[in-house]
Amino acid sequence: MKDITPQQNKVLNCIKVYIKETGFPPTRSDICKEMGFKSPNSAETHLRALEKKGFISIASGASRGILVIGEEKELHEETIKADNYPIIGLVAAGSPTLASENIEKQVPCPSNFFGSSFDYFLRVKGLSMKDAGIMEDDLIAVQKTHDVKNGDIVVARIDDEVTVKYFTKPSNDKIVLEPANDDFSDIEVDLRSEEFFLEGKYIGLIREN
Amino acid sequence: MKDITPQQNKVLNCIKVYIKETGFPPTRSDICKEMGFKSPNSAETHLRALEKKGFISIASGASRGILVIGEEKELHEETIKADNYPIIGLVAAGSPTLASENIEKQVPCPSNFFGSSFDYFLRVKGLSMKDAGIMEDDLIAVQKTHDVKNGDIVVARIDDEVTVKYFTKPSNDKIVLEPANDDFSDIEVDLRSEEFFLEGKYIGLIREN
DNA sequence: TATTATACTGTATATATATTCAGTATAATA
DNA sequence: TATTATACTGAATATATATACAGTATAATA
Repeated sequence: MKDITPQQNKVLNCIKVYIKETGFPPTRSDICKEMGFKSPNSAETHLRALEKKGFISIASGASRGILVIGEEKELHEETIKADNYPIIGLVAAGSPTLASENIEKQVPCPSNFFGSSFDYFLRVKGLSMKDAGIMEDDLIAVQKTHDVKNGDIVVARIDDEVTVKYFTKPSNDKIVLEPANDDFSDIEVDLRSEEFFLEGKYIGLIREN
Repeated sequence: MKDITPQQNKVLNCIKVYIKETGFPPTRSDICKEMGFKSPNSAETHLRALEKKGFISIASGASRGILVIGEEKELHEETIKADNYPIIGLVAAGSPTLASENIEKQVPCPSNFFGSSFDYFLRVKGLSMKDAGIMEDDLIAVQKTHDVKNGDIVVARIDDEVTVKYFTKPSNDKIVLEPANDDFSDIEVDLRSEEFFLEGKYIGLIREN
């Protein structure tokens, strides 16, 4: 790719802007309007120069047949698809997990960042999962699901309290939530008498500092 | 946005494909070729229907003046700028950290993901920083810098061995690297006699499962 | 010094393209 | 039942557009 002249760069930029604004490439005439040229041939010669230098390709005969080459890929940067995921902060007792009052902020993150898909980040309170490497203020990626296996780390709600623990279901009407910290004790839930809601499954973790 | 008919959907899709492949929208005639129509008016009526239903807008008079509305932005999805960061896996003795032999793979990640900028991910070996919540196989984001303070977690190289530890510099010619695990001992480096290289500073952490 | 690249104006034209008009036919809706 | 939407063919046309040709001028290169 040879050197571009300042004027050619202006034309190239004007093409990019035109495409961004309208969704399709400009005609020679459009370029003249944007650049202030009075002859369509001014645009034509610039286009041919840009084609020769490899910045664009021109589809012969086609109107607006300008294709900008290597668009956007400066160095190693690229654009990727990302979703905005909410960070659930302090989970107030009684309020639904994803209610807007609980959303600390939204962060963009590639949706396949942790292999499995996930639905939100939960900011961890306390050190009950310390030995699993989950520390206070960590963000854990949570997938909303009820499909959990023994040994999975889950986000569960018991009596309006949200907690992160290892999951085991030793019998049909009993669930045990085990912490990863000797200072805490197991939580045993009797499904016949206690309210239990499985918010989701731990998928991955981010620590910001 | 009203319901789209199967045939209109085909036409819309054919427009999207055409744009993706050529970089500019199709003419009525192009659509006919793609769809097998024998009259340009077949394309025209479909375009007008799609416009009426809000799927596209048509620039009057302009050739190829088709703009696909709401392209790609399903729900809350957006495209963001991201860099590809290398994951440094097994760091072979004697080889420079960022040599290609050590790069496990490249992963896209927003460059401001951890607040501070960083340069690569290092896959953690061993459990010497367990109590700091850094577990085996975690990815730590590392910023290449020599500007570290006492108490920072750093990536250092001593005699061709790479290690992650708490950093303290009690005197001018002495550095102490402290693990976060009682099973490991402090590493004391005498700068007068031992080789010490500071690879960088711990910025953040990602755990993939 | 001749040549080539850059940077334009101005005119001309073949053709690429949007767009209208005239039909045919089917299915859904009022 | 009349109307509207869908789904086409076929022909006609104004104009949008690419593109060639004829010039002018300056700066860089061989």
